[in-house]
Amino acid sequence: MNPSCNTCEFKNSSLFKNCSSDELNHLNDSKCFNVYKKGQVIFHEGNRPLGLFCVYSGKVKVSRLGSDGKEQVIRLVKKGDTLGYRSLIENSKYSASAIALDDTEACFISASEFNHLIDSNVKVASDLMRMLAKVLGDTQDKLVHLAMKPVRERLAEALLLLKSTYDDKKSEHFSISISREDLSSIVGTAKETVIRFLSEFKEEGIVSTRGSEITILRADKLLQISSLYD
Amino acid sequence: MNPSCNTCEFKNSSLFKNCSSDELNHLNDSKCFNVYKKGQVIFHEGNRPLGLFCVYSGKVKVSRLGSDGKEQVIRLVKKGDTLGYRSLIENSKYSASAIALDDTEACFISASEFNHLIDSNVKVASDLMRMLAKVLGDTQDKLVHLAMKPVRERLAEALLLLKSTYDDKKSEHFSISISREDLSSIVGTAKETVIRFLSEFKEEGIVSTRGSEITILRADKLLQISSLYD
DNA sequence: TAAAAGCATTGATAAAAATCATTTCAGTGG
DNA sequence: CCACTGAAATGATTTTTATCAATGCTTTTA
Repeated sequence: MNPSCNTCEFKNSSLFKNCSSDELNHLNDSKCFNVYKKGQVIFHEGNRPLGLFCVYSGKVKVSRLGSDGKEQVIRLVKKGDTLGYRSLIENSKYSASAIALDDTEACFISASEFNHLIDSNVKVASDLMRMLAKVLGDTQDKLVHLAMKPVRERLAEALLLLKSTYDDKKSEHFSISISREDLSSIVGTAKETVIRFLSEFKEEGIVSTRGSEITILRADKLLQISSLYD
Repeated sequence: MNPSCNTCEFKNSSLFKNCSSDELNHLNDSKCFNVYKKGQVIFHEGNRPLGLFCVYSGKVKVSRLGSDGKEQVIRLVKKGDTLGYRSLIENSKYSASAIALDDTEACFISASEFNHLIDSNVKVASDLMRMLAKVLGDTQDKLVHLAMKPVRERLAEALLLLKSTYDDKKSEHFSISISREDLSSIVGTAKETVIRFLSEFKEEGIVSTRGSEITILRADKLLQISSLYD
């Protein structure tokens, strides 16, 4: 394993797409390849960031835990995505935790290496800025929808988010194995409430389930339900 | 009026605090001073941004309107703050509207001027990046609280936010004139629900009201209610 | 493969918040 | 100063969602 930055699958799509070959080599020498089992914590709320992660494979949730034990998922991360940059930029402790939703591989890049890179390559810095702006926009969307939409619509939206994030178009229908607990933390509601609306969707032939696996049969209907067009 | 950038009250605290005297002069020559009446729209959701705003006086809400007419406030902006940079960086349409909560003055800086500045002054660019990271963190906080806290706690938090944002410590107790509609759009709930909890707070001696003016008598109690310590 | 553990599902009930209707109050203009 | 208007406040009710409790799959493992 231990992929090289210069031949990495995400060389032309990651945050580092505008790095020179030299810069990539340097990155490659200093990076540290890590493997995480499903459920494993990649970084933990309250800790100091030592660098950032570049996800190579798998799925990650970034979430925060309330005092009452409830969890809220802030962001879903897929392969090719960068993880943990916000606290690094702000130079603050992690305000959320990153937990592998599946077996995950990620390269760790130290803070000093990263800071050096954004200081020396303006393009990387401005790509990073655009990424921040985009994630901020996404988060604002989430906030507004959470405040305005009922659970049914938010669930439809969450299923579409899972699909758009993790579908690699290998089969006709998108399937994902996700616990109802995790799904409810994405939607921002109780586990049972998610299950109930999921049952409705099943009756309407929009999704099917087998254990914790959910298959989306009618993405078009979900789009309609989510009112994402407005 | 028409304040000069070189003598501006916010010269050392704004996004432009690391500009040279020359850069400030240039900014000053190209900027455009604008006055907005209370309730006036500064920019509108869906429009293309032509530049950004640097608020000189007043109060501004950044909010989004749902299809059903409900509004959600995303951010509160005070004098010295920058406004409308996210869409500019992303080069996308405004995803929210900015509306004056009070009579407001703001300087408009054109996109080309701004882009030139962040290209030529690395410090401004990195300040901007840190600002983005901070606002992203704040928005994530909002999201998590909206998902996890009941209205009573969120109202307490919103009142504290108003105080921390707009209190210039000119009197013993902080007062603000805000419609219940606006307040409910900050909290993310219905107008009547806000009024009910506000009445509770009044009975408990935490706030007092006169018309639309709310006076915070016991910020300590609000902090306790909001559970912001955890 | 059987037992156990963990998770999904369903049901009943309670709590929280939204909505609708009405009354009261504060600011405005004649 | 008084009527008028719009917003605040309160009340009654409905809707939505959370919580608690019980049952049934499925997956793990002994």
